[in-house]
Amino acid sequence: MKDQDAKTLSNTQRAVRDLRRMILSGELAAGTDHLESELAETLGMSRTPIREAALMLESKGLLEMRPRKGVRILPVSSDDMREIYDILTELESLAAQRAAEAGYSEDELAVLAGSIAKMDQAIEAEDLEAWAEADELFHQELVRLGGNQRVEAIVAMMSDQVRRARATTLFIRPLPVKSNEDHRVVFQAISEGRPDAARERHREHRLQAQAMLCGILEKHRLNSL
Amino acid sequence: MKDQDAKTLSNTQRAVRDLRRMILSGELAAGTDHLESELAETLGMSRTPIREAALMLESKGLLEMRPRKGVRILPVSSDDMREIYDILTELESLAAQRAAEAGYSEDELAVLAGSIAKMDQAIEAEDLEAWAEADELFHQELVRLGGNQRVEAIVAMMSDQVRRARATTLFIRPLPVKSNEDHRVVFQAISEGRPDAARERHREHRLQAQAMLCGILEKHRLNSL
DNA sequence: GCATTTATTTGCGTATACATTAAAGAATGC
DNA sequence: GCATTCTTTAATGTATACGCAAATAAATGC
Repeated sequence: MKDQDAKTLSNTQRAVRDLRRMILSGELAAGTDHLESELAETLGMSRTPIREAALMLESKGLLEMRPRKGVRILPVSSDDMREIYDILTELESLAAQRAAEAGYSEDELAVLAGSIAKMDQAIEAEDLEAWAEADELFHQELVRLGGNQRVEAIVAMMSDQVRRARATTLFIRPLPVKSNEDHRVVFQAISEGRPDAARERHREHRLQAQAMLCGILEKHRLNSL
Repeated sequence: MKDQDAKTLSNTQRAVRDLRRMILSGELAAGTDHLESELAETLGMSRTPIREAALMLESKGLLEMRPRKGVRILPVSSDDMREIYDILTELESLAAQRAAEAGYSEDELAVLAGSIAKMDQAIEAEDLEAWAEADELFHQELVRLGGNQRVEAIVAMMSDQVRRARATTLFIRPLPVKSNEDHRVVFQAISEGRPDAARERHREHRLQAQAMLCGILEKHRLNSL
């Protein structure tokens, strides 16, 4: 909505949103430098909100501010992806466990179930973009159900970085059929209230995903996305 | 050093450091509000670097910027501590596992061993402050040995918040004798290269620490530190 | 020609000014 | 006396100005 855009959001918030979008879409490519004044002109505002936005994105790990060199969009190496997946594995597994402990009703698990259904449809239609979107929803919702807001925040942060790598690997990787089975198993464990199973199944799922993704990255020498 | 202070550090960096120090020391008490202009005057600089510093500390979870209400120093509830400890448990256990896998030499483990020795001495002397400091060193070094920089960053962030709670509970809790035994066991597992043991022992250690700390907080109705 | 020093440019860090707008206080009507 | 509207205050969000230091270009000496 343009209302939200101009009225309720401050320029700083707009800058955060727009810069993030431009980074994730690749419009601001990894490894490139951009002067504060350029960005300011591009987004039609002064340097002040740009600097504030950049500061926030810096602490989220998306860019780096280097005096006189401009704002540098951080590349994500395959080593970075290893680090990130290690963290996602631990924190999402915890979330899965907690979600199972919470004993959610069928209604409360509707979004999670829905995301699995969407993934199935996407595979059926071989629509990888749709699959990736639904997969992201699954993980996001899983973490939400885990009930730890800090975990949610951290995972969201890491997901921003994963997204770029995923965009590149999506069409190289095998069709994520196995992945869907994993999700279903995790879902089962959660809805039946089996914390340990939920935790362990999700953990295995993530470890496999990591091995697959990092394997591809290294094989194709994709060392900075 | 005053040299570093005025020369090499920017005002923004000074503000980050000083505000953080003031928050952790309690000089800026949890739950209190402070106008940007007040803080600016206190630290002898203009609002600009204060705002930038506040933005960074906000993303680290130490404070919150609320329009027209000023900067609010975030209190840490016992629920917050639960969340934080859940994360620390997972990420530190991972670090312990990885450290054990890495097969570090005795030299490389010297700092870790040293921190344990310091804790023993501190208990001997019943110097709780010294114990807390050494304990923090142990956990910090453990995470460093884990070799995941993002884990390091997250744990450091969380530790900032734990520190405040610890300051209050330090003199209520039982003498941390058990805690020292735990550390030694974890250290053994790491130096002998037993990843699974390192992971599990550390995990148990953290779970107990969490139960103890949150128990105290709730018992004493310390709901915002 | 190359190295070294000196100008010059330029981007950043920070102070400051100002418009905006939420909140607090005063005033008015009932 | 209470609610409502108007006024005033004051804190923020943002633009702008400017000094300083770093990087680049120019100039000088060899």
